[in-house]
Amino acid sequence: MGIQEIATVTGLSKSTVSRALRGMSNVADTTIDEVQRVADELGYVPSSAAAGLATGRQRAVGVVVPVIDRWFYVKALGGVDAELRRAGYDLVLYNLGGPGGDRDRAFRRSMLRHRVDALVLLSLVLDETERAELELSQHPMIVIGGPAPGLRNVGVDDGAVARIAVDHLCGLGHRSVAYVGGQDEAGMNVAVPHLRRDGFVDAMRAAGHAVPERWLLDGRFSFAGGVAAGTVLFGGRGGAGGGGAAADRPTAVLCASDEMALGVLVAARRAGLSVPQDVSVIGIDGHEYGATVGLTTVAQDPEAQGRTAARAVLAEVDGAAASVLPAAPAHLVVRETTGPPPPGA
Amino acid sequence: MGIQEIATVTGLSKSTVSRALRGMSNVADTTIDEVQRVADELGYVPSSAAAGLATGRQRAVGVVVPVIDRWFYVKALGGVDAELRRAGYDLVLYNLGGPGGDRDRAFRRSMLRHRVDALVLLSLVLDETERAELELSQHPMIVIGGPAPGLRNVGVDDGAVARIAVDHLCGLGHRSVAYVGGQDEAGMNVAVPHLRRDGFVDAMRAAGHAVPERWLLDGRFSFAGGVAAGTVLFGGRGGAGGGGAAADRPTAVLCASDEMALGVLVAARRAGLSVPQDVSVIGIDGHEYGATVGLTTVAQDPEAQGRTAARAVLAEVDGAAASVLPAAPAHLVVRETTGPPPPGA
DNA sequence: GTGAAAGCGCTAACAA
DNA sequence: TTGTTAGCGCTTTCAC
Repeated sequence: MGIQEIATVTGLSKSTVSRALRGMSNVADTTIDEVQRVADELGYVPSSAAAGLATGRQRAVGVVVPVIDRWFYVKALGGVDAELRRAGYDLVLYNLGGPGGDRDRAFRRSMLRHRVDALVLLSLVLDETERAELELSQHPMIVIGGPAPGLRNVGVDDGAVARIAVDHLCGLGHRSVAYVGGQDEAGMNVAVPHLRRDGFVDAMRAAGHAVPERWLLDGRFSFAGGVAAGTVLFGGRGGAGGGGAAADRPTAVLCASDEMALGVLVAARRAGLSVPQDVSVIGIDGHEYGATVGLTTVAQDPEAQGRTAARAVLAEVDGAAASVLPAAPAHLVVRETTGPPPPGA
Repeated sequence: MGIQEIATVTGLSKSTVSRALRGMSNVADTTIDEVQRVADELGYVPSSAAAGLATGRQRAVGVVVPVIDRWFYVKALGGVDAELRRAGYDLVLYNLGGPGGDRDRAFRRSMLRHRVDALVLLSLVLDETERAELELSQHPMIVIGGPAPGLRNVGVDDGAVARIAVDHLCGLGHRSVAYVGGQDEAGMNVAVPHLRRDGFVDAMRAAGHAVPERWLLDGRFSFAGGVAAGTVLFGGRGGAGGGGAAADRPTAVLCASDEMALGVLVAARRAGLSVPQDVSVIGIDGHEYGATVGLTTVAQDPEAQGRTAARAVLAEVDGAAASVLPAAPAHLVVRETTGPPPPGA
């Protein structure tokens, strides 16, 4: 069931069949039809391995993720996939499997095996060796998420994103705001948490508000981490007055991800606090869950970023020069978890 | 930078180099070392396309998902991936892209192109043509999730799962329980919702409790859908007494997924109801979010199911016979959202 | 323990 | 418009 069978059945040569199958211009229409018909009858299925060997193009791109089960990665992956599908490319997924994963083997054993024509790295921090190996592989490459030294990237301006959130909060009158961020141990680009944190601190300072060290919390970029951070901030299950002395409580909390913000919301409720009457909460991302619980957020569109990235590497595969991409858009979505600070504060 | 270069540099033949690289037994240890050294120096990277062509094995398996951004699929995908990585296989992802996706093209154009040695289908319903084409492709195949006619599958016993939940509720004294399920328009196997629903209705009937039609709600297997269903059940934002006449309210709600249960919880809170004092809520899945908000659930382990499925097809690729797999385990996790019905009910 | 040669299924000059 | 001839980079008999 190769191209040869079709050739013998139709009495044509392999080359003509090959051309016909790909609908190339210089083949008689009648021939194309005939070949198609026979191919269908025989249930012919082309072999991408053979085609790849012959052309040097695999018509596949690799997507490397630190872990899969994170909102951002899933969404971005979806975007990359959509664009690849449009272009008729396959997507091979390289999951580093978190800190426990055997990155090294993954790198050499798979990604570099010429199985793909290009690589999309999801918010990855590479070490020297990895960078060198990838560099050497000559693949078009791009990263989605935080900036990576020496690589093209698509993503939001994380500092600006934090600033947007701070401006919204300060515009409402807040002066005491806490920040829940922290490093995602699962392998998120280390740059992103820092950029957002710095953006927050700088914007607060610019607004004339100091941020005490104890209000910079670690939420590990997860829902559970958000609950934990919120509990530290507000105290545990409290009575009517809410946990902790109100005086030592921020009037607002900026979370570096919506998942953490959702967690902080739960902690606030458990502590008996009303949102936004007692405390305002704002996240970053644009997670669907946030929409239904009324979470104010600075939304970005990871799916669009994925599409952009895919389009960029695909263009590069086709010989286009690697141009620098503009920052991805992010915008404030005001919902119900932010409001003016309580009168007394 | 092929195998040939190494051959000329070492003065060996291509065949010996090939054997050495794969650590085959009948090669001198010194030769293996030498070849390895030179290969490293040259930065040699094998071509899986060429190896695949020669052997007929691609060392890759395809995973077909209806959509990616669903908890179950992401988790299962992670499990499949982990196992493949262990075995040194690559994973190529075929995303059908929901109802809008061009399934047909995806099928012929990609999955059948001999790029993979086996296929793992995530909770997919195939039509006749698709089944026939896949059948014809001779690939080992398995589905994760609901049963699919004529295909091996791994997954929980959905009827039993519903029964476990009902037993828990009835054991607590509930007699009026509602069900939130419905079809996931995004392409979940149609069988699963039905099996769970039937399991629920049957178990309730067996316990001697009728289930009024209006308490069988559609939550579309999503968080937002859960909120909507819960709102129908409990009414909108209510005063102290909660929405709707207490008499016309179920004392418990079984949700066919944790995501929907989370939504129902939000709706209950909005309606001013206390959980589990006014109403009990139980989900199905074992979603992480549920753990941190204290959701009682019947937990399954999609990641383990993914691993099992991967192991099964890999074995089949290696010539093992396709044995039937036992149902995946699921167990009740009692947390804080279920309790006895309110005294008056 | 190693080498020579054939070929996996396709594409790509170059001719005709 | 079609056919011929070489490979793409590897694996694999079969000899030695």
